[in-house]
Order: sequence, then structure tokens, then C-alpha cells
Amino acid sequence: MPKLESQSRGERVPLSRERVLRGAVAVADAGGIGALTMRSLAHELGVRPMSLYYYVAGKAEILDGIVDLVFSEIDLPSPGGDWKSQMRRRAVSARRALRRHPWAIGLMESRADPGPATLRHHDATLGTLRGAGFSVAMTAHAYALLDSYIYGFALQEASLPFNPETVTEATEAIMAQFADEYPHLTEMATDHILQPGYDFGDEFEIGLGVILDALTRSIPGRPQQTPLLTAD
Amino acid sequence: MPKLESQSRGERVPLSRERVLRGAVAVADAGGIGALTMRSLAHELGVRPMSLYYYVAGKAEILDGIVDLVFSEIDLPSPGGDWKSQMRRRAVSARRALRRHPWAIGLMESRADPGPATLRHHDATLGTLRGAGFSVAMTAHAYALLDSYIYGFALQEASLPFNPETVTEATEAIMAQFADEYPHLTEMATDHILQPGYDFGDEFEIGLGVILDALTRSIPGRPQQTPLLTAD
DNA sequence: CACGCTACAGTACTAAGTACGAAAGCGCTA
DNA sequence: TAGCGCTTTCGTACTTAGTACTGTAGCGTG
Repeated sequence: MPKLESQSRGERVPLSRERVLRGAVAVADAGGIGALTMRSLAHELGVRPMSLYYYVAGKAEILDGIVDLVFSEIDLPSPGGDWKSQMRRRAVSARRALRRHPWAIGLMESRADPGPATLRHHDATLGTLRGAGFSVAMTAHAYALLDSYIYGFALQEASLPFNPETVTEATEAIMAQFADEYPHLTEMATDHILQPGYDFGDEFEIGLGVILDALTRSIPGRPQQTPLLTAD
Repeated sequence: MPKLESQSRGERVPLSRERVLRGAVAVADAGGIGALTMRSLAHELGVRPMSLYYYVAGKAEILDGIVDLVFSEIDLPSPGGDWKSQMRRRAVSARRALRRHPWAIGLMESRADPGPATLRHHDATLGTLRGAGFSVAMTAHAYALLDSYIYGFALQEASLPFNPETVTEATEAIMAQFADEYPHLTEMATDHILQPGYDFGDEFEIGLGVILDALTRSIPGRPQQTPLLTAD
């Protein structure tokens, strides 16, 4: 049980909402969201379970809080710069945050009320797109598209059993059995995914580039090729 | 408590793995994944909790099973047809399934082992893309991009508090307070999202169109504009 | 020195997953 | 018909988790 001992020695840091939430993130990172219980969190912080309730109303508030903490780790785009590189930076940063904290992805579905970091993040992103000349409607389209891609990619990455090393041997044997039933899955696995240099994570920037380039076509004032998105 | 009484009258349908899983989907659809407990499921099926364990090893197996059930509701693309319309149909169908069963989105992250419907689905999709002339690498790129978009969109749709009606009044008041702190969020809300005809769900086909068009550019044999994806 | 506020903790209740083993139903044969 | 054994269902009880309610230690202030 190599649980992280957050505090070093004698002088006990007093509890705080901050420490509770950061502790919760640490526990979830270490053992998944299932390992985050009021008891395990209390133990992590060196206190008894009921002490947590002085700082948070209940577990639900902790879940809301740590989702917002994850959002706070994402680089905010700045409205000044080139929108494309700003969006790329934001996307890469968001995906990294969600890879560090995969449990956050599933939480976002169930948690309804956004925290301040979440709101700030959305506001900065919208502001960057609007500032770049996207109409309100186009901004909505672009944002929905980008965030769908980011979250969806993170979701897939989290569910994929592909630790580049772990799986290679295990999967190969299993795949052999299904070769005739799932020929294309088998082809993809043996000819591509199980190849030496393959890393699913590399797909992220590829797809992101496709999306950003496609969005470029729809921005006003840039007479590109056929506009894929007609402002409605 | 208008719980569905699955069986009508006297003759009791015997339990089965099938009935257990379908009952689990019904409970989760009705009350969210949190409402799905071995006890609530047993009640739904008119049996005692421990009876379920004759058909499934535990709750984890139920969760795996219902995720696979959701996959089975998605239209399989057929390798014969036009890849673009096949992919569109699959995507629309998948998003519908995930909107019917929003709890499934978060589950996919934690459930590692895919069921037969899931595998069949992936195989058919890969087959359709390969059959349309995509290289193995391009197929991987396209699939990652499409599925990321689909799952991510479903995830956002599930977490959005936007029931077109419910929110309008409630949000407007709250938004007013944050107007200066989150100006762009406010603009988006008041000028777009809260407008009469707005439905976030409509964004799906827009983004899907962008992605499919962008992918078109990268298919061999179609000398389109600048290839956004270079086969690697 | 007592009052009272802040911070933390103990006890205990409820809900949920499920191990273990018993019992009920049922078809079959002797 | 009685008995056997397999299939299916269930009762009891143990464990873990969230948390309501209450208690108490520490400490600053009048």
C-alpha cells in the first residue's frame, strides 16, 4: 500500500477544501474513481472520514470539485493570438489533462454544475473564436466540433487496453481465434496497431489537424476553397 | 414509482441472462446508472437479488453486458455501399443510441473487455472503410476521428443541462450575474443557445458533415484539393 | 476563567455487493 | 407413486461505503 503521504512530518498541515480536493484527485489518479471513497480520502489526508464534511457538503461536491480542478489544468487560449494555434494548444493541453485524469471523462457526463475554472475555460475559448472572426453560430459549430473530438478521443484513449507493451503478447493469441470472425479487426490489429512504432495517442494531432484545416475553410475573409460550413 | 412491470400476469417468464441485461438497461434508462443496483434490478424483474447471480457473475458483468447491448443497437455499415453515406448512417445511429442510453458513455471508459456486438460493430466499420479504398493507416485515422467525434458529442449532449425548455428561464437569471465575468459565454447563451429554434443536437450533423468532407479529400483516386491527410 | 467558535472525530444507521448454502421446482426413472 | 438429482431461486449475513447526529478538543476573547 504505497499510498502517498501528503504531509512530510510532524507539523500537520490543517485541512482545507483545497487539500480535500487535491487529495481526491491524487486518490483517483492512483486507483481510479472507484478507489475514491470518503474513507480512503480521509486516510490519504491523515484524518478521519467525518472531518471531510467540514469542508465539503458530501461526495457529490467533491466530484464536482475535482472535475473543475482538471479543467483548471488546461491551458487557456488567449484571444490575441492566431486562433488556429490557440485552439491547437488548448486541445493538446486538454487531452493531456484528461489522460492524466482519465476518471474525469466519465464524471463530466454525470456532473451537471460547472465550476469557475470550467466557466473561465469555456469563456476564453469562445472569446478566442469570436475574436478571430467566427460568427456566433460558427463559433458554436466549431466549439462543438472541437470539444466533441477532444473528449471523445480522451474517452477512447482511456478505454483502450493498448498499453503499447502490455498487450502485444496477450492480444496476439486472442486475436488469432477471432481472425475469421473479425477479419478487419484482425488486420488492423496485426498490420497496424501491434506494429512496433504504433501509438494510438499519435492519432490525436492527426485528427486535430484535419478538423482545424476544415474549420479554416469556413472563416470569413479567407477566400479558401469550397466552404464546408455555410454560416446559417 | 412507475417502475415497469416487465411481465404482465400469472405465467412468470423465467429469468435469463438476456432478461437480466435488458432489465438492467431499462433500470438505467429510467433512473440513470446510479439507480442500477442488484436490488433495484431484482425488483424490476420480480425476483430476489441473489437470483441474478445465477445468470451473471456480478455487477461488473452486467455493466459489460449492457454496454454491448447498446452497441448492438447501432446500425452496422455495409461494406458494399458508398462509404460516406454508410459512415453517416452509422454515426447518426450511434449518436441516437447513446442519447437513448446516456449512461453507456461513461461506462465505456471503465469497461475494458468488449462484447461480441462491439467487436462486430468495429469489424463492419473497418471493413467498410477498407473496402472504400482507405489504406490501413488511413482507416485507423478516419476511424479514430469519427468515433472520437461521435462519443465526444454524445458525452457533451449528456452533460448539457440544455433541455430546450427547462433551462430557458432558470439560466437567464443566473447568466445575468455572470455577464461581466464571462462575457462570451453570456453572448453565446443569450444570442444563440437560448434563441427559440436552438437545439444543440442539430450540431451533430453539421460537425459530422465537416469531418466526412475532410476525409473525402484524403481518399486515393479522388484528385481533390490539397490532401489534408497524407498517408503515412 | 468561562464562553463560544473552529476544526476534527466517534458512533451508528442505511444502502449496496455478494459469499455461502439451503430450498424449491421439476423431470426422470424405478 | 416415490425417490433422485439437476436447475433455478432465495435467505441470511458479512463487508464496504456515505453520512446524520453528536461530542469534544483547542484556542482566542471579554
